[in-house]
Amino acid sequence: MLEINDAFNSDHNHDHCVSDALNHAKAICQENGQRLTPIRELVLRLVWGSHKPLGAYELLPALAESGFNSAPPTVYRALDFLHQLGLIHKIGSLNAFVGCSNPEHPHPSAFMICTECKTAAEIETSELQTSFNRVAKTHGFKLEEENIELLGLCSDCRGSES
Amino acid sequence: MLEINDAFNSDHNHDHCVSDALNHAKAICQENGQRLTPIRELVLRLVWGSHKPLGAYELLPALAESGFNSAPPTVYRALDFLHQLGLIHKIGSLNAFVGCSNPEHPHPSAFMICTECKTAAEIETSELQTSFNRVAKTHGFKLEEENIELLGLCSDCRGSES
DNA sequence: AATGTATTGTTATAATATAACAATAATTGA
DNA sequence: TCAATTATTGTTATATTATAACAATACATT
Repeated sequence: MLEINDAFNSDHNHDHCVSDALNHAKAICQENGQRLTPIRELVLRLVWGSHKPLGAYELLPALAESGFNSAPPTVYRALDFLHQLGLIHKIGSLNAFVGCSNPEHPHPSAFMICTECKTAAEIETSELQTSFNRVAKTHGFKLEEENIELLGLCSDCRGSES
Repeated sequence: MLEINDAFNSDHNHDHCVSDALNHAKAICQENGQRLTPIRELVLRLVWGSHKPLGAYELLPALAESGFNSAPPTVYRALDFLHQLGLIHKIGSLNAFVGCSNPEHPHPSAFMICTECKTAAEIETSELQTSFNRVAKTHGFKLEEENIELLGLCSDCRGSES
């Protein structure tokens, strides 16, 4: 079975994505006795500004607009914090971060990333997990983390292919 | 069905890996009318020095030892060249490169990477491909490239876990 | 309020990667 | 062969991504 968030559907109500993400974040911080400080919340909002993975240095000007004249370490700390709580994911091949669409329980993530419009859609696939687990088990490998990135063209961008 | 190279088996004859890789490289360059220049060959040898992914800047001192006093662009060019011919893979989450164990035909790659001993073992899994292709097809996604990285502990390093 | 802890500020620098142009080597065609 | 072309490498500078180290501030607990 396979689920996908609606990142590739440009008609989706994105405000809903953001408010969902914030509610999750607050709940998860509460559970873990962590503080969602103003900077952390803002970074989360900014990362959730779209479904396009955002680099740390793209966040700095946006933070500045909101009055936070932060330097790189501050951004990286906020990103690390959110990452550790499973609220965002890092896309290794892009050095960029994107919101996690279902952070209620920690989970391995997989993404389809459109090289044209840059949108990253998270796929939740227990089917893939089964395969990965079997592969790992076969080789006595203790699986701890996964970076699964499928790159290509989303259906919208295929349509406008030259 | 599943194949794996013997990167995790420390008893394997590694000279054989290297000579195989070089033979493949020569054949593939020939086929494509490309030149395996001294620097490119040396970079390939160095990347194949082990099954541990190597960063571009780790190659520079090794190149220097062989008399090539190269700067970063030269290394990156050689790496790009080898990558485009499918002779090496880039591990996105590590910013590092590792030899491709079966470059005869271009193929998506997947790796199990031991976070302890740093060894990366390539897995060739048509089973996973089937899953990825199905996922992509379901969403009208045109799959062009994959970064599949499974991180954890190999069986050797599990043994010596604290 | 006094203390300890967590968070953010600040400066400097490390690590990774590429742009732009010059120099050289290889290849091709007359 | 030799000039013209193309491919490769050299070289310098700089862009991009990320972290170390320590100071200052805010928060939490007593």
